Amino acid sequence: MYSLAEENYLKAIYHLESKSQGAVSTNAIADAMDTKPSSVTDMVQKLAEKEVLSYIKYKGTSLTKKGKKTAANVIRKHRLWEVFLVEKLNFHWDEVHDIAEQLEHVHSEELISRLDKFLGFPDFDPHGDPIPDKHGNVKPTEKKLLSELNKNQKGVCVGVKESNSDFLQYLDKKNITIGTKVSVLGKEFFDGSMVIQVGRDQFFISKKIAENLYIQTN
Amino acid sequence: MYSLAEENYLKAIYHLESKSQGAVSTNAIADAMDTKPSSVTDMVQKLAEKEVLSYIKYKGTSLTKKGKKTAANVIRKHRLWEVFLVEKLNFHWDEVHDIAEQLEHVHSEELISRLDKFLGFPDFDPHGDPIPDKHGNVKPTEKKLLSELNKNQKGVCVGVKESNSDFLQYLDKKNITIGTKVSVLGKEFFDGSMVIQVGRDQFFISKKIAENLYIQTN
DNA sequence: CTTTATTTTTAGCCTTGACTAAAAATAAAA
DNA sequence: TTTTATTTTTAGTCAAGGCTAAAAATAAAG
Repeated sequence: MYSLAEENYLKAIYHLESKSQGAVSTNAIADAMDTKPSSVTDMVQKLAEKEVLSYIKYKGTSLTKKGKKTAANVIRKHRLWEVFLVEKLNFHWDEVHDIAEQLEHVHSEELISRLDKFLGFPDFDPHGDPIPDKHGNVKPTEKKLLSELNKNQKGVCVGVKESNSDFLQYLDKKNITIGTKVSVLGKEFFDGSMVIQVGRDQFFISKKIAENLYIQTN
Repeated sequence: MYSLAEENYLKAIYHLESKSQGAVSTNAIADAMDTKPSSVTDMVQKLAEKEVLSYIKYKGTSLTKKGKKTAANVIRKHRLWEVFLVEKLNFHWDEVHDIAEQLEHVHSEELISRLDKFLGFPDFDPHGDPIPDKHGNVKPTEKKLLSELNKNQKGVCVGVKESNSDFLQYLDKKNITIGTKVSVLGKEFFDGSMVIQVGRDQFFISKKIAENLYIQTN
C-alpha cells in the first residue's frame, strides 16, 4: 500500500517518462509536482528502496515494472472517476480534475472494478485519455486532432484539447460527446475548415473547432 | 478546511456526544478512535483553538455549533457515499463502511450536492441511519425495530440492525429493501412472531427477523 | 582545460499526528 | 480524611514529508 504522497510521485514520474524518453530528472519532477528538488531527492530515494523505481545519483530516475503498474493503476482510478463525474454527475470536462485527484487515492480494488462495470467499461476519460486496464496496460491508441484528418476519414470523438465553457456548449448543441462518431465529408485547404457528419446531421466547422477535438481512428 | 485526522476526531466526538449526554471524556475518545489518551489531549487542544469544540482540562470536551456542523457534514458525506455504493455499485450493506470512511474525506461541496441529487436525495443510509442535510441538521426520526411495532402499525424499512449475508438474502427474496413499506397485520405475543404485508404479499416472520429490521413510522 | 553556471544532493530544521513514560488531577475506598 | 486507583495531562521522541542553505557533481563557456 502506498501513501498519498508516494502515489502522486509515481503518477508524476509516469507522465514525465511517457513524454520525454529516458530517465527523468529531479528538477523535472520537482517542477511537475510543485515542490523543491531536495524534497524530490528524499522521496525518490525512499521509492528506490521500495523497488518501484531505479535511481542513480545525479542521473535521474525511471520507474520499474512494478512502479509503472502502480502508477498506471492510480491513473486508471483517476480517469474512471472522471468518467463518473462527467457521465453520472453531469460535471463538465474541465471541472473534474481536482476532484478526481482526491478520489484516485481511495484504496479498494473492488470499488474500482465495480465502478468500471457501472460505467460500462469505458476506454477513454472525458479528456480523451485512455484508461489503463487493471494490469496497468494502456491500449495503444491512434488519437488525433480532428483537424489532422482528411476527407473521407472517420473516427470516434474521444475528448477535447482545451475545454472552455463556450466550446463545450457548442459541442452540446451539436450533440457531440465522448463516443460520438464523426466523419469528414470535406476539407478546405485554404482555411482548414471542414464539413463533417455527426449522426444524421451534416455541418460546417471551422479550423479552430477541428483543432480542439480529439478523434480516435482505429 | 480540516485535515483527515481532524475530521475523524470531530466525527467520533459527535457520535459519542449523541450517545451519552454531556461532555465527552478523553478516554472515551481514545477508545473510539483506537488511539492513546495523550494523543487525544493534543488534538483536542488544537481543535479547541480552532473553536470547533470547547475543552476544559480534566473535564472533557463538547463540540461547538461550528464543530457539530462540520462533523455532521462529514457524516452526511459518509452516508451519501454508502447509499451510492449499495444502490449504484451493488455492494452489500456490510461491505461499504471502510470505503465510505475514505470517500467521506473528499473535499468538494459541489460533488456532494450532485451526488445527493444523483441518488434522489435519500433520507437514510443503507444501515437506516439518517443523512444530515447540508446545514448539518438531522431530521428527528422515529426509527424503531419492526419488533416494537404493534398490530395495524406501519412504516417504511430504513435499515437493518445486524447484517449477515443470510439475512440480507432473505430480505432480497422477500423483496424488502430500503424504502419498502411494511404493515403489521398481526402479532403473536407468545413468541413475538408477526404477519406482515409487503407490497401485495402477506407473510409470516419470526421475532428474530423483526428484531433486525428498522422501520421509520412517521 | 580551467572557470562559471546549473543541477542535484546533503545536512539540519519544521509541522502533523502519534507514542511512551512520568507527573498531576480527580475519583474511589478504607 | 488519608490512601489508593484511575484518568488526564505534560514532556520528550519518532516517522512522514516538506523546506532552506550549503556543499558537491555535472554541464557549459571561455
